[in-house]
Amino acid sequence: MTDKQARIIEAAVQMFAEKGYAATSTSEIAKRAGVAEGTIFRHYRTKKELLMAIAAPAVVKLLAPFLLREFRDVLQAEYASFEQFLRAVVANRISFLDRNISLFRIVVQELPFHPDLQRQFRDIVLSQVLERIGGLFDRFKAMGQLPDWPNGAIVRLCVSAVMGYAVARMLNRSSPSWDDERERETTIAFVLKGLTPSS
Amino acid sequence: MTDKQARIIEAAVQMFAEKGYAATSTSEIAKRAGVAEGTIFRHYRTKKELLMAIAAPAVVKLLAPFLLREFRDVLQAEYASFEQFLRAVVANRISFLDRNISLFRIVVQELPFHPDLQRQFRDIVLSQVLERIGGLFDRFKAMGQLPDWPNGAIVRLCVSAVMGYAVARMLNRSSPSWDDERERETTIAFVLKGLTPSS
Amino acid sequence: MTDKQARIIEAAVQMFAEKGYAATSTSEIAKRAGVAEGTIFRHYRTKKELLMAIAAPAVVKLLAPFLLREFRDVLQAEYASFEQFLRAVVANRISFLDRNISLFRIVVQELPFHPDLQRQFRDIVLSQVLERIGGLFDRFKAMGQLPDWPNGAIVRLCVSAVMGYAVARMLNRSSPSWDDERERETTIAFVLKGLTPSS
Amino acid sequence: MTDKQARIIEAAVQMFAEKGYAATSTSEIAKRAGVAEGTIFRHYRTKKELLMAIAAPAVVKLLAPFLLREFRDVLQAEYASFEQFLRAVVANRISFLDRNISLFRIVVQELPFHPDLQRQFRDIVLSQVLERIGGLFDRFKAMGQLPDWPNGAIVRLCVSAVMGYAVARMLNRSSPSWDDERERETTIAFVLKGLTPSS
DNA sequence: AATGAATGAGACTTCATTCAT
DNA sequence: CATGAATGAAGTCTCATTCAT
Repeated sequence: MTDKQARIIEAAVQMFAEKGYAATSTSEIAKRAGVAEGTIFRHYRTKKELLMAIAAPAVVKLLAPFLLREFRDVLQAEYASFEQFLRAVVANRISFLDRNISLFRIVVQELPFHPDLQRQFRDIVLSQVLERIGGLFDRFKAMGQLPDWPNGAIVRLCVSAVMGYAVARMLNRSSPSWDDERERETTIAFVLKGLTPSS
Repeated sequence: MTDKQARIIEAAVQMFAEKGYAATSTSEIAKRAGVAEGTIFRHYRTKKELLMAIAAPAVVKLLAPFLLREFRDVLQAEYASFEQFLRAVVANRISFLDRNISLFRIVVQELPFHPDLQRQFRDIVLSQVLERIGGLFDRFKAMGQLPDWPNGAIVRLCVSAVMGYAVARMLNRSSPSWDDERERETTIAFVLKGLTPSS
Repeated sequence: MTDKQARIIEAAVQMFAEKGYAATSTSEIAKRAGVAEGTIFRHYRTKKELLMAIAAPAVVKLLAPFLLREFRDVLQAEYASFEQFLRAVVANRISFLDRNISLFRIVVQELPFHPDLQRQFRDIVLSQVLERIGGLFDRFKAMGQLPDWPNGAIVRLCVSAVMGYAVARMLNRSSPSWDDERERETTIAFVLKGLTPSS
Repeated sequence: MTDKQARIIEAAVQMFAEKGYAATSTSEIAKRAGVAEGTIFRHYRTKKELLMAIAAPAVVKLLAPFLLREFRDVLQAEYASFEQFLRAVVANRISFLDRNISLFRIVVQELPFHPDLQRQFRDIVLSQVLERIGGLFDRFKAMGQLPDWPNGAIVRLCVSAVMGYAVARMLNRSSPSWDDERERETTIAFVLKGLTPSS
């Protein structure tokens, strides 16, 4: 990937996150990237292709830790308790979001409008994640650390709590009243208690 | 509001929800509404004004039950337990979303891009909601039905769980494997357990 | 002429003078006149017709004193000297302009773009004026008060000097350095001296 | 300046002069220039900017001879008499108008509607012209070739006479009864006589 | 590989005019 | 007579994309 190409991607990521894909013009991207308009189309045949060059890998990166080959074998053994697992994953994903908030925004904003992105997200990725995480959760269930709910539901409840935390964090970033440490602990405590099997 | 005006709003709501505000052209809206394009601009001076005529009231409607004057006085007394309250609110908002999913999508999609909408959402509405709900939650805390967490955090945890349920429901609407009754009960059980004060 | 009609004309005169005919919209006129848009078209079938209802009489009014039936017979006798005549006409036309500057601006602005106005101005009016004024000037020439130049040229020289004075006056209306009395006297002195027959 | 850009300017000059700025559409200009409409807006962001790209330099060109650095020093010495000076300037400006009548028309037509043009005309240019010409006229006054009138008034009287001649010339261009040589001489004779100091 | 002038389809918007009320 | 909602043609301007250099 040439230097200009990198600058184009970087500029596009910023602008798409800022104004949305549809409201961003290729000429703005070119200007911010410091390249000629034509140069964009030398590397990406269409504006959509540029979006996909950003969004498709972003989907993968967002779910990266769950896709590692070692996830099933190695990590599974590593985490003795669900709490350990949850803390590890939350820490890892939050730190990722801090560094890649633009990618996250782009994926979330554009997912509803691009069936191909949805397909990727759903079929390819989500199935892998659920399958792998399913094994892990089954083990935690057997250990009496998770209730006997469908794995999909448990994942959803975890994800929504963490996403809620992430969004609130983003919105309150500059507010002095946001005690990040406490909010994160509250969220984790909530999830753990909510997922405690009833005796 | 004339007949044509209603048709314009209806068409715009559908298209904005479907393709997003920026990707929807006024000529498409006119065509779907069965009016001349000029007619749109007789009623709404700009496309943005048309969006606001839809989104601003939608923000209010989405939060309507929390804004009722009676909310504080009447409902507060009515709900003996937090569970009753949670069930009532969830049922009410989910049924609202079923009937107004387009409005919901528009607000969620456009909120990040329109500071005026954000302001409305934040300052005017959010403050009212939090203030009122705060009083209610304080009472539940005194009754030992909620943990001693900040009201903002409790609201966030409830909202994220319910929104996660709503989104999953929307995505899986046509899937036969989605057992709505069970998912909703699971979600409520999760929230209730997660918010049980530690003895 | 109904009340509304008068208000329409008045509003149109103001706006045409202010922004120009082409740049003024009928809806603006309607708004300023305090009538509905449709009302304008009940009285004037087209926007152009509204312009003509203003401009055509304005052309006549601008040249009014030269069109009076009495001009040839009565006035001719009245003015013993060219200076008397010049002073009378200048005073009369300047006071008219003060009261009807908008009409004047409209005629001047639109004359180049409307052949029908030009035709009116040229054929109908200009010929009458020149013919009548020609007789007067011939008499002054015979009296040795005007040089033996073509009447058209003399009229042109008088008109351009007076118009130059009128325009400068308009532009400097608010300037304190504009000594109107002196400027007018200078202009008249200039014309009179310029038109003194060479011994 | 690319070839297309030149064609755009040329077409715009013709059409603005012919129909007026407000009544000329950018699509007409594009058609006459033989370019796509979008091309106009690549070079001039708005229609107004296109007008200014024409009118602003035109204002300068119209007053060019009075702005030359050499005007004060060189020409002042060169012209022994006011008559020489007047004849030179008239010949120069008339020949300029013959070649640039469209520019002249545009400036005159649009000046009343564009405060920025007026400002340029007034502040920047007029002050320079008056200042320079003032020095020249003071010298002619000292030589007893001009009356003791304010320089502004003298300039106005000269300009209005010449402009009146130019306009009449333009209107009668095709008329066989227009004897240009005689009209010009009459005009100059009128100005010279009108500006003769009273003994 | 890179440029940026050129394109033309289509975006939003304005406007003179009509017509049912 | 008066209204003002409705129209659709036309206006200005934007944009993704192409192509000669």
